[in-house]
Amino acid sequence: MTDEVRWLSEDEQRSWRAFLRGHRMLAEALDEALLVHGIRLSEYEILSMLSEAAGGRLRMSVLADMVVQSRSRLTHTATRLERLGWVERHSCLEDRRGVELVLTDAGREALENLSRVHVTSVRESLVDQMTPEEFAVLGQAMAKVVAALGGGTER
Amino acid sequence: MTDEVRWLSEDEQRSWRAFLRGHRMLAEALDEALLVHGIRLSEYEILSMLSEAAGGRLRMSVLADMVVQSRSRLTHTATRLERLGWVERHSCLEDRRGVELVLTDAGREALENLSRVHVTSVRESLVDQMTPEEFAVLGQAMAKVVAALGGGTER
DNA sequence: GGAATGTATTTGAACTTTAAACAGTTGCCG
DNA sequence: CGGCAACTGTTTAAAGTTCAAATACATTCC
Repeated sequence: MTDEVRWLSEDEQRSWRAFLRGHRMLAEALDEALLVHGIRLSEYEILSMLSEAAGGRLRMSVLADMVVQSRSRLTHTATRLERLGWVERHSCLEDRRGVELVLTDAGREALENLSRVHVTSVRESLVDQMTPEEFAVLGQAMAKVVAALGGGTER
Repeated sequence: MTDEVRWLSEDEQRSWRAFLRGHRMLAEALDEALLVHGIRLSEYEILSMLSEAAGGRLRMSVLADMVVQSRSRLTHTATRLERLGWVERHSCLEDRRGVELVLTDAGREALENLSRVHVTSVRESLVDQMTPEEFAVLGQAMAKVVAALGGGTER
């Protein structure tokens, strides 16, 4: 009753480790690039999602799902961004339980600069380190992971 | 002086997002699987590296580099693992600044079970979601990232 | 209509991570 | 030797994250 485990082959192990290690280093690099400008990747993502949403606004829970953060975490982070003046909370009129987070003009302006910094580091650290084909495969493979782990709006 | 940014193409953007999102979800899934057993991935990695090292022991700074964690973080985490009785600190005789972290018998035993749990979830959530070819490309691509970001012992 | 149940967000305490400062050690160079 | 720069690991305090409970509104079903 104790066995049945399918261990990883040598190659699989090597790939898995590279993935883990690579992601950690990448996350570090991306955070560092943004941190100079007073923000970190997880916060940047929030602003970025808001900027692409209609009206620059999204409901807390929808946003939480998009960036794969717990609702509680988003609450705290939103408070921080609010203090920076980049975001505002508006309670929904339709569903009065809900709260919408809205990107302010200042937030949009900040984002414009941040996105330059961010894209540049994503390129340098990730995209430009591999062939376009490799990057495409990587994206396609990870999309499968997303789908498998409940890519929808579940949590 | 403000332009010069090479934005991501539609496809690149899609891949990048899948990567981010996929990794987050994966990390969540892996943590969850281990958390049932009272530990998280970042701690598991430490035990795992120790178990593979000669004598089940490694110096703090070497280990910190291997798992891509700050020294400070490792210090705290090691204290936690020490309290669980899975690890012990021994100061090096050669270099008296140094400290070696040693896997205890209890730690090795715990690891045996944990590794089953872990491998199973890595397979389910990642490896088995894609073709072997895709996984190989992913590993190879991420290895390049590691190399680019200073795969050595730098930090 | 109102009790029971469900959903959305917040709160606050416990815990983890980060950043900066510290204390001991080593090693080199004059 | 003497001192200074560089290194290792720990400490501390602040910042961020998690977890569980609280709050507030919505919905359902008698």
